[in-house]
Amino acid sequence: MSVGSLYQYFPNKAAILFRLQSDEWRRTSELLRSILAEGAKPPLARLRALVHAFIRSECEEAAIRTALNDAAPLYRDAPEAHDARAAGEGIVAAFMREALPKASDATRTLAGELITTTLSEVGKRFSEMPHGEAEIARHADGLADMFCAYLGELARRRIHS
Amino acid sequence: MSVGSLYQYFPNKAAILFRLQSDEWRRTSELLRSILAEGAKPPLARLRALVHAFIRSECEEAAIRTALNDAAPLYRDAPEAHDARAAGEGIVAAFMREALPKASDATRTLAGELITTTLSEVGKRFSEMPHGEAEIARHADGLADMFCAYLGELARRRIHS
DNA sequence: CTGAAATACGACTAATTCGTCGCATTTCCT
DNA sequence: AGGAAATGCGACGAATTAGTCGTATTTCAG
Repeated sequence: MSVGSLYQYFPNKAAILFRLQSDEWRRTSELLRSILAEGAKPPLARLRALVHAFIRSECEEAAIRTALNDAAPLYRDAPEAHDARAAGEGIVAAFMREALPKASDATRTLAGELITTTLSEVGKRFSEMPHGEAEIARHADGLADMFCAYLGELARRRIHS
Repeated sequence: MSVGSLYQYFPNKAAILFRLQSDEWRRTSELLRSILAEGAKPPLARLRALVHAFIRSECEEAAIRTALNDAAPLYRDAPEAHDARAAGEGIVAAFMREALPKASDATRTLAGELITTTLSEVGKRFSEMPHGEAEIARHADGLADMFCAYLGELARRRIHS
């Protein structure tokens, strides 16, 4: 792919990189949806599966992921970037209703946001520094433990109070 | 401060930015130490205080924090950057021994790493997008809840098994 | 006070990066 | 096959950014 050809389809560098990032986000959304929507398994098992899948995918494409993260300042303020996030949030919200059926909306929203941002931000860090297969699994398990403990706590808190 | 003067003390731009980042890290370490070492309060209360203080400080200096984060690629591979991290880990390790006295070393290390990276990565995100005072507090509380639930779970797991 | 050493300065150049433009190659229709 | 439209190309110029260097200012010892 040559410079000239690229600029035939995109107005500038930011647009090129944003497009790549967009594609990544879309693929990630698919992953989220496909794992969280497996109705059969209990919610926390699905969440655990999700964490593993997400972290693994971040690590597999570490190079491109890191490059895109480094380029983030270029399109941080673009409105499209904001819209793209919203899509992912919808999926998580649906999952949260299942995982915390008795919690208030506010609680669910907060928990959803925290888990989402934690996962995505910590994921970035994983793509930045290379890890072995085993270490990835350990950390993913740890993260999943943390999320599950949190959701468990929230569920209990509602019931007991 | 002029360009020429700056380059009298630093070999290049990366060194300048890394120095600024270093100073931030040092200040953050102080914060960590001062809060986690308050022996009087129970561990989880200190952790909660820490989360609030950290998130708040990230948000207060949002502009410089964001700029430094954007510059991170410049010194990501520098060995000094790696060393700087190690300092913070020591403090956390000491705290973890207190919070999870009966856990194995491996468990403590993993939990410590997870909490540290979660806090710092999620903190970055907070500095990137401006928030109101109230929202900051809500999210910090949520994060602290998550950490406490996790540590509680780990403590329980050890005892019951 | 004097002059030498140290530090501050910012216009300038070197280096890098972004994006353009004219020509080359492919596609596809008659 | 002929040729017109679409797409591919990468050397080049424009724009930006990093770093230098000669001069100006400050510091300080004698």
